[in-house]
Amino acid sequence: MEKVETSLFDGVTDEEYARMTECFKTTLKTHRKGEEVAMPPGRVGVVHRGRISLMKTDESGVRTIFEQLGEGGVFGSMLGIAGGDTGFFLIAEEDCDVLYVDYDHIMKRCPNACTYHSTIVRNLVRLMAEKTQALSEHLEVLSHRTTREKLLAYFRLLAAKTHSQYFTLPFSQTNLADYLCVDRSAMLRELAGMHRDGLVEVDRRNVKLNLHKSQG
Amino acid sequence: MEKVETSLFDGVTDEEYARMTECFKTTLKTHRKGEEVAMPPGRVGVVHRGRISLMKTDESGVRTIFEQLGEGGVFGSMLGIAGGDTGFFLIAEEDCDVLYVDYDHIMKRCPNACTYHSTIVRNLVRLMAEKTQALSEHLEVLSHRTTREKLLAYFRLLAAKTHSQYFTLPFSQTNLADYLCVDRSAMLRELAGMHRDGLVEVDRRNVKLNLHKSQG
DNA sequence: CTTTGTTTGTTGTATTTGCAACACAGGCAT
DNA sequence: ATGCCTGTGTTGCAAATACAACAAACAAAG
Repeated sequence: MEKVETSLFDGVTDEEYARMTECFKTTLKTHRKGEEVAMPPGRVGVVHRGRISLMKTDESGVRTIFEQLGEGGVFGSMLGIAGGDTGFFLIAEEDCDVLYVDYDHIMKRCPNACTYHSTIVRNLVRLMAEKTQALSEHLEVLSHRTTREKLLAYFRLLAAKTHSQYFTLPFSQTNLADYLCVDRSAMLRELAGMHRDGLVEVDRRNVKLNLHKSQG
Repeated sequence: MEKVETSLFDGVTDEEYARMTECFKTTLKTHRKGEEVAMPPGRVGVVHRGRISLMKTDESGVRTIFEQLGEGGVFGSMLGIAGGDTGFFLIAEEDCDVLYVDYDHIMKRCPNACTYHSTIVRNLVRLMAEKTQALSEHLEVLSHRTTREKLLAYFRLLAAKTHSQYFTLPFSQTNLADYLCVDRSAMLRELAGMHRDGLVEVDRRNVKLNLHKSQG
């Protein structure tokens, strides 16, 4: 199999990668847009191409988007996202490829003390750190009490990441409401109010944030 | 220095640990209850004894508790919790000892390919996974729209962890409100309502959750 | 014991929110 | 074109919430 360019394998030579796939039982799976992505117990998934949403639907049908996994995004029950009975699931936002690796194969001491093995583990720490960052950012957004503050916090985050007051939302407005954990109509009402106050201009997924007015 | 019993050093022999401290520049610091715990850039902190709260105060003085770090809890800017200008800080909830280790020393390839080195990195993956879990749980709680649902979600979590409908809150009610990101008085009002409905009984930090009524 | 500061508990009110219901535009396949 | 589905917008209203202000219980320190 050809070497997969994922940050999990940064610093691993092609030759090492070839030997690794034998020992690691890696699997590469393709998922169509809209399909549910499997979360096999005991395995670590790495997004190789596309985008995946980690979400949950509660008893009363309320949907929440917890995390968007871009390329390099990792998931798996062993990595802290409870899999199975907790109602979490993954949906492919676009066509995507996912690489699955056995968690134990990564974490157990390698009998032949291969150097690339520890490289993988170090890369995993880095990917986990990125995940932590994403979750912290989400928490920071949700920590605000009003819809307006949540919107501004999230918009400021996107503006900072793109170094611009113009940016594009990574999902639809409907999904944005699910990410902010607010009612969609309430969010739209608030967006209208923010537009009246000259804070933002929103057209579909395109946002212009007036930084000076929103005290950035 | 005597070996510190932290999960970061699980599987490391005393002898290895001795050699390690030389190469790793580990530092053990003690903090008094209520003190701010330093978050030095480029270092990883591990809670060895006590409890630490990771929190934030925004412009308007609203405090939010993001995470409670118990023994084994890790933090550091390299691990995804933005340090510095983002307003995050750590407060010792009790007297505590914190072990600091250079991130680079953990993550860089060891010149003398020591086996214990990779053990540390693997342990770090595990600790990061626990962090991810804690953050996900917090997100799950905050994802609920009403104060009552947030309280129930959090209480069910604690009940599940202690395998009992009786449990003790890890912080004061005031701090609980900051963790749930709701107004304290609104929370108390809701708690009174839940008590009227026979869902819970709360006395100081002691909670009894009536699982059957709260549809668990 | 007294003081000081924190935690717990209560209430009124203006504002915000969730909910439900509806209308309309755009994409997409038939 | 036609129907179907999803995303976008809007509004009324009952309910929940933030905010502010206050009182009492409790803990820690002098």
